[in-house]
Amino acid sequence: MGEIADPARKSIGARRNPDSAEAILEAAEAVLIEAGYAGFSIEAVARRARAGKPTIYRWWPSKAALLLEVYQRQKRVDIPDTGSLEEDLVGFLINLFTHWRETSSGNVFKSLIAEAQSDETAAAALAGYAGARRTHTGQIIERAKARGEIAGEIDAGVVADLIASYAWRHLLTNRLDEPEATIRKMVHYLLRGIAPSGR
Amino acid sequence: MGEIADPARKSIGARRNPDSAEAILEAAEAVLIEAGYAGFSIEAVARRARAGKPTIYRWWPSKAALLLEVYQRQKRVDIPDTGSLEEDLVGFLINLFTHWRETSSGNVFKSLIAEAQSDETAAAALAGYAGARRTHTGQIIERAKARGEIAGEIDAGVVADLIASYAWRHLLTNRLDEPEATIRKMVHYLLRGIAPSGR
DNA sequence: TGTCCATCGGAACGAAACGTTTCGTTGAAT
DNA sequence: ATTCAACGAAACGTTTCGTTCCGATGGACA
Repeated sequence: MGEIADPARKSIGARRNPDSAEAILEAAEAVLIEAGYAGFSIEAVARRARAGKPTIYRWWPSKAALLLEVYQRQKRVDIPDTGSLEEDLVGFLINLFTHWRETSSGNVFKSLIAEAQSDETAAAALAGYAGARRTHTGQIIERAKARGEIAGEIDAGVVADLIASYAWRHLLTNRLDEPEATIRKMVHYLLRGIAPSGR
Repeated sequence: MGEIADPARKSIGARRNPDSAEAILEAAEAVLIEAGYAGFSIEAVARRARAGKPTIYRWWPSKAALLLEVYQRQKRVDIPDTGSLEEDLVGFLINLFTHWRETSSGNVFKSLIAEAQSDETAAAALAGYAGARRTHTGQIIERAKARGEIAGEIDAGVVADLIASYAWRHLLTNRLDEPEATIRKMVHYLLRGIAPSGR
């Protein structure tokens, strides 16, 4: 199946990377959407982008690097600010689950987590990204602390870790369609505790 | 590198599977320990077990099936029963993290989760296993409910899900060495809530 | 204007693992 | 003694990997 050079192609042979990188990133996302992580290979991305494999390897040293950049290009999830910690947390999780479900972000992030279990560089990249993300979740918590909705001695990092854990597991076990009532239960338990007489 | 049949081998050619399955399962675990999930291939397991690939494929239809059986053979984690929900949960998580850290179980389970992201049968197997496991965590919660340590209307499933989420994320992000104080914080927040005046 | 030269897409490479098929051997069941 | 299922070994064709060539392209610089 020898491909003949397309005479109508945009720009080749320039000194730097023009925008073929864009085509590669878009192709990577498209492959992930259509074939999932199982079908995500460098070869498939190159075919889809009509790019050469060496071009991909020149810019992204590993599959993990490509996955990470695809994920970082995604639109961010809105962080609600309703004035109520419970509403903020429930809203954030619903926004996040919806975003993960309705865009390719969920598939991309799942793939990145899976890749991190067998690729050291992916694990490192994911750890760095998770740190930044936790700061975002931490915003909700810090705001609530400023409003006095959270006891002062609470460790925001632990709370953010718990919220992120809940989100990760639902992503990894394909339970992004959890009803709002269940999410609200979880948030409510975290806010008020599960022990009796918890106000 | 043609291997000559070992004249001292145990038993071949029987009507059913004798105990070569045992050798394969042990080899699979050894490969996972020594090479990790990245180096875990059917070929590597077959070499290590001095078994033929068809023998493996005859019994385990997929890599996921082999992983799952290796994990199910592992020793179970002790479920504490101290009479205190907080101590039970903290003890369970410490036992689980220690078990995951000091045996191959952690690596095996991580690999299974990763495999489930690209293999449908692995996802199904993992879902079934997670259901059974949640019942175990649920034991702690149900006992506490019987003692009156938990309000009657609390959804034990949601609580168990949250605990499991925390464990999964720490496994997947290589944070099984979390200090007991941090784990205790998390459990305490869940029991008493993070809102002020939570008794 | 003309010569570099980095980058491009494409083709091919060897290595590895995939899942399958074939083969001769083994030993329990009949 | 014969049958027969499972065995280990070897080879198959396929796929993906990451790398190395190649001719073509077009901006940079003299």
